[in-house]
Amino acid sequence: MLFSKSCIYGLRASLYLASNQNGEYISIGKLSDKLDISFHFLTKILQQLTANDLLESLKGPNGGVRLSKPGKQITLLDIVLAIDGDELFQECVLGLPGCGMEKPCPFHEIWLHKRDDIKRMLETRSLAEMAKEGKEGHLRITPDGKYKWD
Amino acid sequence: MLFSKSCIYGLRASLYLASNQNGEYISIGKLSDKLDISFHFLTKILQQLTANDLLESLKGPNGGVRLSKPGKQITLLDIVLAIDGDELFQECVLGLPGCGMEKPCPFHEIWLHKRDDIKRMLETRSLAEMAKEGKEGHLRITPDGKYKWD
DNA sequence: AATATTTAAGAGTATTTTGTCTTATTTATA
DNA sequence: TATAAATAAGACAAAATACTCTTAAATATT
Ligand code: SF4
Ligand code: SF4
Repeated sequence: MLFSKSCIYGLRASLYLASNQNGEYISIGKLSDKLDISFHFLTKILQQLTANDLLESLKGPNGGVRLSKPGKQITLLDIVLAIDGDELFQECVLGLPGCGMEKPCPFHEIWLHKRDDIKRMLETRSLAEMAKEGKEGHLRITPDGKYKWD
Repeated sequence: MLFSKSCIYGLRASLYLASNQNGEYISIGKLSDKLDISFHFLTKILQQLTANDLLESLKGPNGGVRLSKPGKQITLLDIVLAIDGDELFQECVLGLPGCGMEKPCPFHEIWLHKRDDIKRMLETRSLAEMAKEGKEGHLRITPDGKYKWD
């Protein structure tokens, strides 16, 4: 699996937030309900995003979470790094410790640009862009495809 | 992580076998020793490869495992599929069930060719080829780089 | 035939990841 | 100020992955 479950949930929730972006906070209860993700588990994940200044949260009535900046300024890579870290882009394929150019494994040559490709792909796509495409293309971010980008 | 630990171990062991390819069996004890992988764990993994007809095994003195066909005819993808299955190439990025073209998620468009790229990369590289490059380039397949392709 | 060497198989343990539950803490609103 | 609604935090539980150990089966060599 490319991304951890946590990361996937984080991405889906972020896309939701980006698509409903108009300043107000959205409760995690609503998010977990719409996206079919366990409430408490999602809470933890979003806390990581909040800790990384990608989200803002507010307690109390009408509280919830929202993007900390315009969705255009948050990339998919931001989310991935906040949750899964950069190991996918550092440790890479054979998982040998202390990897890099100095002491490469046989995969290095062929894997390196694929890896960087993926990184660039995540880096050049903003949440806003992805959400827009999702909305316009009626693409799904829930298992059952129930969520319709309201 | 792209590949499971099991898969990584399987790949490293396969590369070793391909590089020492001259018909005789190599004991798993030697493999586990050279590659710094737990003997019993490696045994299980290689059993999967044997079950998939990628390796042949022989019990008893001078027994061990060897490639079941010339290293040129076994691809990296063969090893990966035998151990990790095709979920990486089927379920893909957001892990939504029943994925594919019919009900795509927002990642589909951007991820699909990267995914296929990776698959093709694994499909077009044989163990023989990788081992040759590893040998000639003095690349490492052990954590400490101790193994020197003898 | 006996023995030693090796893989096969399967039970068992440890660690990591994933998910749940309970108890604070904060804040808007009446 | 009291209450209700929400996140924060952390303990706990379950499941998946990674790893270990023991016993059985096969085979080459003596
Ligand atoms: S040598 Fe390169 S390709 Fe191989 S594991 Fe290290 S960083 Fe990845
Ligand atoms: S819709 Fe496409 S990209 Fe998204 S999870 Fe399914 S197969 Fe992968």
